[in-house]
Amino acid sequence: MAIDWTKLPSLTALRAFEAAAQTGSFSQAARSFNVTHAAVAQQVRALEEHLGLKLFERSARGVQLTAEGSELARTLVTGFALIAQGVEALQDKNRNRPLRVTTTAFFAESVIFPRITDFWKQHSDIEISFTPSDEPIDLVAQGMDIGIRAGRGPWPGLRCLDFVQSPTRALAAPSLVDDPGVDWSQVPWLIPDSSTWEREALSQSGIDARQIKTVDLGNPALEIRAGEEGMGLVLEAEIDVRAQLAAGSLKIAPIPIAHVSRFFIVTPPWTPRPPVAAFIAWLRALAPQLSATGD
Amino acid sequence: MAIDWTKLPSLTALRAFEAAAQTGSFSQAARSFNVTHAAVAQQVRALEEHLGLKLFERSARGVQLTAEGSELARTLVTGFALIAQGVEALQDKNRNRPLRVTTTAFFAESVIFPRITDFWKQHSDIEISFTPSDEPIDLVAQGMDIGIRAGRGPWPGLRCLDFVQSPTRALAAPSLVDDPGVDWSQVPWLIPDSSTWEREALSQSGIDARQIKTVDLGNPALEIRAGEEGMGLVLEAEIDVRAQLAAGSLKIAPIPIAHVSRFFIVTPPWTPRPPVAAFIAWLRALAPQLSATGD
DNA sequence: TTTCAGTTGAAAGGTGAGCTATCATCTATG
DNA sequence: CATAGATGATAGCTCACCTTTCAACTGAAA
Repeated sequence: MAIDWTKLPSLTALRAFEAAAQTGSFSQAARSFNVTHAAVAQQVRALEEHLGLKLFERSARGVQLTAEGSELARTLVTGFALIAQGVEALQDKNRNRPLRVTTTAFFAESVIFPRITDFWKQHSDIEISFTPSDEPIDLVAQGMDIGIRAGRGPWPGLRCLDFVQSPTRALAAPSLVDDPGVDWSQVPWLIPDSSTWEREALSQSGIDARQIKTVDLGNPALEIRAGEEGMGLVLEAEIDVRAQLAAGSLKIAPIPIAHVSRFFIVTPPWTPRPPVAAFIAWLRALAPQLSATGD
Repeated sequence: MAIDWTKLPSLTALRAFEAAAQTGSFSQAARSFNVTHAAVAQQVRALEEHLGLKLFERSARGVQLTAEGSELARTLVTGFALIAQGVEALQDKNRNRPLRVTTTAFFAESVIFPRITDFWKQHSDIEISFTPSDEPIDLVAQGMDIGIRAGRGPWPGLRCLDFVQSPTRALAAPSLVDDPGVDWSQVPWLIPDSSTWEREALSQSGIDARQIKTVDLGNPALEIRAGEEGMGLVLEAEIDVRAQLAAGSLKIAPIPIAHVSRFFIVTPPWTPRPPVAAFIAWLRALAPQLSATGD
């Protein structure tokens, strides 16, 4: 029951006709599409030829529908109006939708939340919802506007901007770090079994991943808690544990890590709507400030 | 309250999306427009970018609408269906409409009607309505499919085909023609005051239009009747008065006329629908036969 | 009456939206 | 495990659609 478009005239022609019918003038119709009168006249002529019917009476003062013309116009007007209305409704809904941002929980807590009031000073009307996620969720499928991701970009099908960099650190509880007798090679690393970047960072730093003990706690929040309790070594971007460093609950262990965590602002492939663009601009303006205190 | 098309996505993209939504497959949608799957995929992607929304979940087995996608699809389906339906209704009406032919009354009587049964032998399903008209009426405005016109073509805005030619004759009642004592310069010409081609034909034949008497009877049928009654000279294409010549009610007067009446098949500028084309073909096949007996 | 502003028509030429062609990838299915 | 049929990506072509330009017509204003 699908429509057989091969036998129907071009939609451009139908739209031109509809506009001309409603305005009663080719010139005025042309203005509503930002084209010339000649373009509309050609489309209407083509439509008349396709149908084998005269749709307008022409005169020097404008055009007037024939009987057949007004019959056609009546259905086209409602059809196009329906379409336009449907699209506009979706656009409005989309425009007024709150900004949806996804980051790791730590990044949100230690970087975004302390500064978010500054953003709202500039854009009090923009509603933002944060979705913490450690997994690299599919932004587009989840209807997210912005993701902040650590790792190596770019990701396929997503637009990807450099955000900030932060040195990766090996961290542990002060009780361990302040103990000069610790044999670090015996301290377990609290890193996931499956994740790759942690092991790469270690091997880049001259640590053989096969020779170390690891404990997989399943999520970064637990890893940090466990690290604070002295269970082992935590591998994190400094920027993510700044709160713990400040509080003294974690200290940088004397194990140099030759790796830098790069954070990216990731967006869907299309041009961001204005609130999204505003938030991205604000984030990027933040970057130098973050990096300055970061090293 | 006209629609602002500048903010709406391209209709091509909307149509592609609608078809994909209904079929659940880019490839199948593509087939319904005779395009490739890539064309549809591009249009849908462009639409998604325009709206900043994901409309389909893609998989290797086809596509599935997202929530937003199905919302959009619902209004598009009805909108496009309305449009298609409106156009198709008009096309059907137009297709089944009887053939409308306009000729002079004489031409219809002496040329068409005697042979029309032959046409219906070939096309029994084509209904024809004849509108006799001596005035060069506007074919298109009157919704005519075919006109047969004498005079000089082409006419602006109309398609024009040569049909037949017939010598123009000066004719009078036998009582006059057979009377050797008639002074033809004193016999009035039964021609309209306003028409131009009759006077041109006369002056082409060496007859000064200002030196003759004329009587304007208002229409050709009356002119011929009056001619048969001996009221004066009639100027007609031979093909138009063949019936009178055969019956002996009019005879060719001994006044040579250096003019040939040319008949044209005139149609609206667009491609004729099948019944129209059939009738034109039949008419043109008739032409040699008419010319053969004509001179 | 003349001018002017605004309409439509016609035709030549330019250009970008939309298409094809092609290759790669993925997944059900036999 | 190979095949059929789906989607994605992209380079490049082409024609549908547009602009440009000129001419004719009309009604209102000067």
